[in-house]
Amino acid sequence: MTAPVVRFAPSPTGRLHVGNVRTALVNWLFASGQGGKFILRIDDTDLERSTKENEAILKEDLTWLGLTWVETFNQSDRFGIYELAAEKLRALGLLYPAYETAEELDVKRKIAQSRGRPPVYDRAALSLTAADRAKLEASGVKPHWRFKLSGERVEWNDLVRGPQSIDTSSVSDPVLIREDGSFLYTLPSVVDDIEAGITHVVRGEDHVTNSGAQIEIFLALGGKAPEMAHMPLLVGADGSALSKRIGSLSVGQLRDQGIEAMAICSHLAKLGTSDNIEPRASLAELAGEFAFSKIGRAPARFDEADLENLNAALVHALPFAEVKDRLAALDPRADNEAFWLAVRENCARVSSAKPWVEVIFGKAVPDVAEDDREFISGAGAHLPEGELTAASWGEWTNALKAATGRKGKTLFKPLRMALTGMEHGPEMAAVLPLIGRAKVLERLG
RNA sequence: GGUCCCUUCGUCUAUCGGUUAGGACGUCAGGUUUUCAACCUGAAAAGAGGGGUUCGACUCCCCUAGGGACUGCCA
Repeated sequence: MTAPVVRFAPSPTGRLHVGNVRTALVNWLFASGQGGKFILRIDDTDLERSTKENEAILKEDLTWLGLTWVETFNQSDRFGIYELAAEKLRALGLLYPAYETAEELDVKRKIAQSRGRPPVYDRAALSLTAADRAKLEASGVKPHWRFKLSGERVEWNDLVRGPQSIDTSSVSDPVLIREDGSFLYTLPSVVDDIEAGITHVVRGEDHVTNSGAQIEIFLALGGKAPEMAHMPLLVGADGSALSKRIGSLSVGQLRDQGIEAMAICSHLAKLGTSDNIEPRASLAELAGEFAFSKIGRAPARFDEADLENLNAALVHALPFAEVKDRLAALDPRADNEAFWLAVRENCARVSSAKPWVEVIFGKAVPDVAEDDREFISGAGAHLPEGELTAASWGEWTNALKAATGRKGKTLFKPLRMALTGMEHGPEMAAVLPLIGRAKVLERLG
């Protein structure tokens, strides 16, 4: 197989949410695993709703996730090229003007539905004569332009869903150009796919029906339809639809909550596939494991709680080098490998390390129960000589055990409380050297 | 309403007519750890319902129910 060329084509009309991310991720993993190319196409043909701010955030989010692209462009820069394609379709007799208003079309649809008929455009505009059109246009009515579907059954072999067919007679001729002359996404998408040499269109199954018309447009423009893969959509934890526009979780929100990029990618790459949902350290690993054949056909539930768990598991194993900068930003004293290794397994997210900085390096408030006062104040005398090491805790507690007869909880708990002011926390064996001899003695009073 | 897709433990799934229906996450229990976390071991936990076909059905067919997508001058 030649190296695939894929694209992720978001509209900058809002923030990237988990559904989008999954589509982007799958494209990226597929391309990466096959040594292919991942193109970022900004589908901003809808000038009303698209903004540069959203575009910038979108790129930031993708970059943060590691889903980098080798090429990017905006559809809004290419209207002239789409116009050429439209001309070609007109010349072929496949693009015709229609003059109904949105309201009229709406009424037509409702009537069709109430009669139990599919709400397919009746092609009334096709029977207009040149004189009719001239008259309409003279009275100031501007046409929108529809692509004339063949009415045949369009077939393709979907990489996820298997053999598919769309009966184009059951679908309305798609509007390609609005009344105001602007393009809907359909034609630009096909034009760009042809020009960029897209080999695989990988997207959500909400586009399945569109594929029928798009394949016909590919063919009409002299292109070859790419391979297609339509993935089932994600649904919420309760099984309800995770709308592509509302309510769904944005990357920004997850990021602010301390979810790691690789937690998001691991979870979304495995959810709904036959692979176990487990954290992976890199996109490369995920790419190596990716296969369309592993993707199921039923909608998968996206549960944020599962993501949190996966994130915690990932954080517990994060090497220091990967969190160094973030720890430093949390607190300069946290920029310390031994510290991270000591506390990471108590952290569900990297930022959870912060409170331990004060506990270990700062002014922890010793909390000593009345009954333990004497024991604690005498404990310092048994502290091993010299610099404290990982072995010191064991030596120290053994010495205390021998000297005081205390053992188990009554031995360890007061010490932990005195040294950290906390009942729970990381291994004392690792914490003790971090606190350091001077502070240990100080805290013991 | 129409078209298309889907339905196995709570969740993601394996099973390509014959299995004690397997794994992972989660849950619970035990172990370990001074404690929590982490870690180790173990347990509970599933074929939506109803009809067929077959010696035999989770697996094939039909119906019902439930879920999803589309049915836009959104993408």
